[in-house]
Amino acid sequence: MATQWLSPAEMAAWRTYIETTGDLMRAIEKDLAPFGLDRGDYQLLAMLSEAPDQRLRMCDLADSLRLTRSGLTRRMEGVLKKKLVARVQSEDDGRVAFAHLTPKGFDLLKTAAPQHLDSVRRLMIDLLSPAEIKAVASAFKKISANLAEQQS
Amino acid sequence: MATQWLSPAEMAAWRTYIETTGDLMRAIEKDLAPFGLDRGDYQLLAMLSEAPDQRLRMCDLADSLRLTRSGLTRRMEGVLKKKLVARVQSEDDGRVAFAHLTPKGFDLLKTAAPQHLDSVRRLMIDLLSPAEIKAVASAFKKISANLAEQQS
DNA sequence: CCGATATAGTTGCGATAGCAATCATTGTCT
DNA sequence: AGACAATGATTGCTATCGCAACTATATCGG
Repeated sequence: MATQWLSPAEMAAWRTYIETTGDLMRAIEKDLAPFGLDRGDYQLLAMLSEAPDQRLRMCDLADSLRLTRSGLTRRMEGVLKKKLVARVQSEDDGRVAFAHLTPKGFDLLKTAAPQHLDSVRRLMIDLLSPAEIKAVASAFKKISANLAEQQS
Repeated sequence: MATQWLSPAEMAAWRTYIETTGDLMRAIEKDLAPFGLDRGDYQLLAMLSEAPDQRLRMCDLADSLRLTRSGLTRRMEGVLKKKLVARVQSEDDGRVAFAHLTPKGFDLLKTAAPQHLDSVRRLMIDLLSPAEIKAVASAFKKISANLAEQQS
């Protein structure tokens, strides 16, 4: 098997990337904990806050959060219990349920978001040069585009 | 609250990075599945294969895999059952157990590694320019160094 | 209009992994 | 030497999430 090995530079990029990502996620999650949110909850709220009418169909929300339908059903249990999100049945289509951001959820997000963005700055963005930021963005955009095309 | 917002370029880097990383990990995991391994198993075997005598103390292995001790105990159950790794009690220190790569584990790793590296190439490395690779490596090295220093 | 199919969502089950508690062993301090 | 702390590893419990199976609604072809 004539496999291409990875050069030292390539290996360094790969290893540092995967090893650091887990640590970074954990650190960011820790900063969100004081608000009673984990990363999944935050992303769910953020996604809804940007949607028209601050609501999304369950399946669209699942896709954008990279969750399966069942995964989202379970994650919703938490934010529903905390009254951050409400479940609204569609009148047009009996199968469809919407997740709708409540005022309470919106307020919490408004409180948490600046802190969260500050974490992102402090732990990542502010450490990087503009060139590095641009390179990271373009690199992952390429990776993402490739993945999207693969599975079609 | 005079929070620094993220510029569009910064936001793009952050969003693309977190959104893509999950997809990329899933894709790589899928390529590993034919060998009966998941990403955690592979990393465990890879870590052992690089260790002197192909063995490591449980706690050192846990640290390098970014697992808690209990997490590693559970993960070991799988590879122990498959006889890819053996548990060896230390004679010097009664508290210590070593995880030791078996010949069978080493063989499997030798088979899986080229495929895995090929996945990494195909899904990430080969899509990037040398400059992007260098930037990704240096960016995550900075992030990692910062995290390490924070928690001390 | 009706059967077949597709779509939306939930539920049972299993796997992973963290936290806190626990136990055993080793090291330290007096 | 003996009490106490530190270290290494495991276990009970809990939470998350994917897969497959299931229910309910909608849509399409005849």
